[in-house]
Amino acid sequence: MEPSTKHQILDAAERLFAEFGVDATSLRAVTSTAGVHLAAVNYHFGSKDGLVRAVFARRLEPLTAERLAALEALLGHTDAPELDDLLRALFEPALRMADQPGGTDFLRLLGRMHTDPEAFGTLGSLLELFGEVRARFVPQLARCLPELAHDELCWRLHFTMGAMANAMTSRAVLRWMSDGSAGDESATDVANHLIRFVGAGLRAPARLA
Amino acid sequence: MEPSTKHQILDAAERLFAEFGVDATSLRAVTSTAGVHLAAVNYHFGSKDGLVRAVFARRLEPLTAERLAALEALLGHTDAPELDDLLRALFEPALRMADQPGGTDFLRLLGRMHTDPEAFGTLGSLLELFGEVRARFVPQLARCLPELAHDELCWRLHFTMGAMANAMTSRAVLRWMSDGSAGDESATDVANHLIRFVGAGLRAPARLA
DNA sequence: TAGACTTTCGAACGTTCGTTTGAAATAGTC
DNA sequence: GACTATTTCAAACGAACGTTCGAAAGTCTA
Repeated sequence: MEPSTKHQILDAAERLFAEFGVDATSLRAVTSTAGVHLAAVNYHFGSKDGLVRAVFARRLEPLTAERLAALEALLGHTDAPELDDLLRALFEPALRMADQPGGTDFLRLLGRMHTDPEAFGTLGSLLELFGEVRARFVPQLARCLPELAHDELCWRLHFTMGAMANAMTSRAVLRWMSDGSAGDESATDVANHLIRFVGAGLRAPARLA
Repeated sequence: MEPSTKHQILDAAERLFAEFGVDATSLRAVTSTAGVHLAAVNYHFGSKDGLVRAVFARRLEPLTAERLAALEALLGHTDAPELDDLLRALFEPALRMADQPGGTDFLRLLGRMHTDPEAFGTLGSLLELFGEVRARFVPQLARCLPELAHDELCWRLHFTMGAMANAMTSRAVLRWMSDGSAGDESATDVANHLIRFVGAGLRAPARLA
């Protein structure tokens, strides 16, 4: 295992970034939560931006690999995967992170990034990972939904990303909306909810009757 | 018309808050953009929090009133409104703001709030406006979808809010996803896209076949 | 024009931020 | 145990932040 200081900083930063946002989280809050010295961040990561990049890289690279591997596994069985299976390949690796320690924190952070991309301009080449996922999945999704114009497909995928981001972030809002009766489901349960909702939305007729 | 200083501050703050977030926007950036003196914010709004509240109040109160009025108009025609009409009553007043000057900025700001509620803890009683909308719309939506358990309905409404927030924020991501061919639609077009997607998602069978 | 009130202005306050620096402490190698 | 490299520590830096305050400027009524 790497020296524990780096891990403790990464874990604390991930949690605080998810809870309060990157901007609103000071390095002093990170280091005091992690129980390490303030200067350790600049020593190990160079700068706050370096820390942000490290927090994302630690999870985003395996996540992208899992998504692409799940798609490859699908394409190994058939040339024409079902829509639900494509969605599962997209969602489950993300939501499965919720079962790892700190995974829910990172998912919330990822949800933040979806609606606040400008605050993460420092991520740079890490964002190309999303480009790889898009390049591989979108043609397959388009093949499952041939009656959809390209524009309409993109709009619906945009909505899909929003639904997924909301599934990741702030279950507090969900609990408020349900008066506390929903919000404790497992990652797989959430994935099933998502696939039912998003699958039907993507399959909707292209124009109102 | 009110003294123009307050309006200029509100307009500049709305735009910068939407673009960079509340935390990342300094009062110096707001006042220099608005072309007024730094101290004018504290003079007219008391504090930065007061400015945030004023930015939201200016748009949120009319928006809530329009949503509730649209629902009342529906219920005046029939006791059992259609799901699509309910969704339109919910979405159109929001997306119609996009046709007003600065409206798109506020929509982006609203989308930010959806996934970053903790950064807006200062809004206080303004958030009760959402509670009113929820209290009036959710029972009607539940009546349209009687086969859905309460938990499942809440999950799907959560996804719905995410899809709407993503429709509001950062069309840049949509343009990136579509290679520039989507993202220039009018508010009504977006509402129609949303109603098709979300309507089908909400109407999906409760369990996978 | 004189006076009362509102608004704008310049300047500074105290705080917190990310970052840097050099010394102290630790770990690893011969 | 001495030498080297790595890591941790205490302390401070300059910059940017929200806020405050008294004077200057502007506005309106009598």
